[in-house]
Amino acid sequence: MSMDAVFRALADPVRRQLLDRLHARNGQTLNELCEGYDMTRQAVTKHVAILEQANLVVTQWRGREKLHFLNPVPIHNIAERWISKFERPRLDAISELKRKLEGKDHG
Amino acid sequence: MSMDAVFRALADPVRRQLLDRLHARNGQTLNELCEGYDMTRQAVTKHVAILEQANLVVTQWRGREKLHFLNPVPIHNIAERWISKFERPRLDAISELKRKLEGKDHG
DNA sequence: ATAATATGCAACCATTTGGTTGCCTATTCA
DNA sequence: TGAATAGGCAACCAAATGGTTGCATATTAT
Repeated sequence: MSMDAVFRALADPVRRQLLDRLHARNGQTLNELCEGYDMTRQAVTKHVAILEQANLVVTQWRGREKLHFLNPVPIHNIAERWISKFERPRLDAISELKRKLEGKDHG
Repeated sequence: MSMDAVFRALADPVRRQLLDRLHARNGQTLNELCEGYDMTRQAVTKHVAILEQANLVVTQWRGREKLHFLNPVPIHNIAERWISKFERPRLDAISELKRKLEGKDHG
């Protein structure tokens, strides 16, 4: 479960939107996921593959259809293991800048 | 404040580590940020520029030195506006899969 | 004044990325 | 059985990315 694969997967707006759409309605087929994009099915397949590699999407075959399911666990992981660290900053950037400027002015 | 710029900035491990290092010690110079990388200063400059464009890093000149400060606000924003949506999933992916499989098995 | 330091800027390069087209396979429908 | 549907796979392509080298500029130290 590489955090790097997850961040890279989330870097593209199309892929984030695919996750949005699965969040809105889980278990969609590839063709359903293709709807509304000005892009070939093959291009969407590539995006989905990157999401699968990051374990953000899990698939299940039903006959000739491939169903796609959102897996929110990797998102939860990066939120917990990386993003949360910056949620309570040790020092606010603006006040830090002020401190530095004051140090320059008055020091 | 484009969410896309932030996600793209976070996609690279070097840039995430730069944020880590600023989180550990704020206000470092470019040369300090270069330490420990097998990469030219100019390459690090490019990474920093991408972080600046995403407003994740704010800079301040002190003489010939450029000081870098972490700005956690964009991280907070994507956490709040995008990531949090997936933190309480409507349906757990595994149970969803089970439901689908049961539907298939039991008719 | 001169040298060293800290950084910027531009051109260039290889690899990755995001897309395409073309064709093949498997399942379902008539 | 044959056609339509859902999808996979590979080759190819342009643009973006992540890096380099070379040189210029401004500040600081001797």
